[in-house]
Amino acid sequence: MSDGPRLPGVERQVDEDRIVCHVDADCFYASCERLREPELRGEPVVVGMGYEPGETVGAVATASYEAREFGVESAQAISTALERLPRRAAYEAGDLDGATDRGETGHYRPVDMDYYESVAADVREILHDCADVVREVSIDEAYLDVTERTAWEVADGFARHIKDRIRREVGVAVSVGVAPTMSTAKIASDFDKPDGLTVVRPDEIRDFLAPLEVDLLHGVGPVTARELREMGLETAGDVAATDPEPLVERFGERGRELYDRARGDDDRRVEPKGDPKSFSRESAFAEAVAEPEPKYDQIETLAAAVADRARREGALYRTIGVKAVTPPYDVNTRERSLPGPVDDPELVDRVARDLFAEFEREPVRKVGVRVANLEFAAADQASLESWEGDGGGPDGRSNPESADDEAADATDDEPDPGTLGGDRSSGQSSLADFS
DNA sequence: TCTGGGGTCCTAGGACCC
DNA sequence: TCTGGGGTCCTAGGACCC
Repeated sequence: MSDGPRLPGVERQVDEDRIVCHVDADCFYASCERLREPELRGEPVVVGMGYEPGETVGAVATASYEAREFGVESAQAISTALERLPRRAAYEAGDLDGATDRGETGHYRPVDMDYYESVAADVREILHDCADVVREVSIDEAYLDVTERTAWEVADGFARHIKDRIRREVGVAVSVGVAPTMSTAKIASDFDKPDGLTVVRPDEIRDFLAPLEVDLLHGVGPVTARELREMGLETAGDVAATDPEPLVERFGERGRELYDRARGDDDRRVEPKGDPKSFSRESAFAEAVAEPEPKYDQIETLAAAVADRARREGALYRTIGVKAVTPPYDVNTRERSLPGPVDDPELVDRVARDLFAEFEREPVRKVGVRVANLEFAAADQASLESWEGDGGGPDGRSNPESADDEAADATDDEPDPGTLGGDRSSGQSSLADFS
């Protein structure tokens, strides 16, 4: 594809072809539990929250493939999951006596993020070793630009190498998809799960995508899938072959994107993830609460947690928001922007309470607190210092220009001298805390 | 499937400015 | 005065992802 004569100075489209690798750990939390508890191998494992004594709400975070055979699914209510995998889970939680037949049942483990983070860090190290650019999407998923590390003829072996290293050095299984674009690589890694390896070469994209159901496209959820089907579009091939205009009319910019992705067109480059845009904490009540006190108590706890998180991350915030979920499941959000960025836990609490007042007498199932409009100027300085200490920094900023621009903007905008905006010093003080 | 928690991006209307 | 257009910010909600 890349041969043939070329005019000097003329960039051709094919020169832009990248080799993108999407690496996705299989039921990651369950794999981690098996790592430290090998007896769980081959057994149905459910990792979740809300099954601990005294708790009644919760959901499945990850189910092993063995557990999925019983009908347990990710995001399922923990109660439903336990109906399907009841006995051993109940037994291990102490709800049943020893007479329970342990033979055909599953294991429940509560989420232990700290441990999963440590395993993920080991995986990340290998990924960064295998690629020039890595974008970490979540704890168990990343895109790699491996254009300079391999070639299409040997992409298979390269992907195999990544899988083997992770398996050997960390001990968890991953699925890998290789394709010329991020969106197709993502679908490819999903194609052959678990422990999968799928390579889609540039000339195979359209044929690979065509038979896939629309909801396999990234960004198509239940709502969009239903609407697409109403439009007579069942597969990616249908979308690729249709007139894009009605899609754009119905879905706006997303419609255009959908059309492009269904055709394998996606010119996004793999880039490291930037700073976070928001921090939030939320928590559900066992049942809807009408009295004000328990809700304000939760707000206070969540506000403190969010403010603490922001401070630990070296972030200033300019927007504070709350969430109130009322029956049956109406999500209400309220937010307020301040004149300038702050690091002020007391203010988060005050503003959150104030925003929540309108729901204080309403039945509420879930409350949340959020800060957004983040600025990381102080954090950048702090991490500069921490880099001196430990040699290899976390990832380095690959985009110093835009980061600098933002920092410049932040300082150019004279913060309001009033109570809200004049708090930059506390951001500075956290710099001292970091070093 | 009657629904946990932490995120991202997009849209649409209104305010406000020039 | 009843009328234009463009741009940006703010807020609320919605869809989606892991």
